[in-house]
Amino acid sequence: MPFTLATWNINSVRLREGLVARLMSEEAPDVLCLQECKSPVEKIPLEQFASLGYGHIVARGQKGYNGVAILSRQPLTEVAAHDFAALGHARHVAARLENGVVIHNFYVPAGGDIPDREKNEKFGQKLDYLTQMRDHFIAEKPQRAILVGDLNIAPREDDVWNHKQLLKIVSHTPIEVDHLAAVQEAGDWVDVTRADIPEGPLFSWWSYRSPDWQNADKGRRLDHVWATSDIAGVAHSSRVLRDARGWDQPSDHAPVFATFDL
DNA sequence: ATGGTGGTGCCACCA
Repeated sequence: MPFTLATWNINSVRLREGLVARLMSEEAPDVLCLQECKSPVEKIPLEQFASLGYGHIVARGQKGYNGVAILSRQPLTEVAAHDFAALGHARHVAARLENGVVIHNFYVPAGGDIPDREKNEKFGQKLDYLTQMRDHFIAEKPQRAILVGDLNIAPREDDVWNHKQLLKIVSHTPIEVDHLAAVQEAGDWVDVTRADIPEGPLFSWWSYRSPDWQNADKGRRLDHVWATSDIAGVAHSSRVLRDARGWDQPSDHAPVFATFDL
């Protein structure tokens, strides 16, 4: 049975409950992974989502910051929720579908403004978070697994609007790209979005500070869909729902989709 | 420069 998955940094699930409902109604992914819910789990509007067919959830939350949730039309079993780098943040949760596929939902730390761990503690925490992700996937080799989320790194030249101009900007620095590549290698993860759409600019985030974001198009691809190599071959129909960035009171991220014939 | 949250009433912190 094919299933479609979407990942979306929602930037407050309570403020944007209506946008989540719209995505559920209009696009109807089987599984919807959210990041930056900015809400304790008990305050997520679950009844509204259940009424739209998303009766299953696993989540980690905290007041005001971070927060990740997996909403599903089919049953889920929570299998993990790691606090990499011991930040005390709700940045990861993982669940298993009935077909055995495990879905990891991540919100990787943004890392602050200065790409130097001596001058900016947050940048060090981001690198440490990625290192511990790598070590985890070395210790526990994932199989039949999908990893999605806001990884806060745009790894490729065509994942940003201007490669040269962003080389010293957090999210596109070589050291972050190297750390992300190490995570990918450790888990034998395939970048499903880029396997599907190999060439050309592809963005999932446009700053709120960018006026005329649509025409200026100064975006970055921060949101990712990966799969282990044993199932990556059955993925297809990847896309970014750019329209959602233009909805009323939008998130600064657009949802990213993929379908798996499993 | 824009926007969300939370604790107080505009400001700090985060992205």
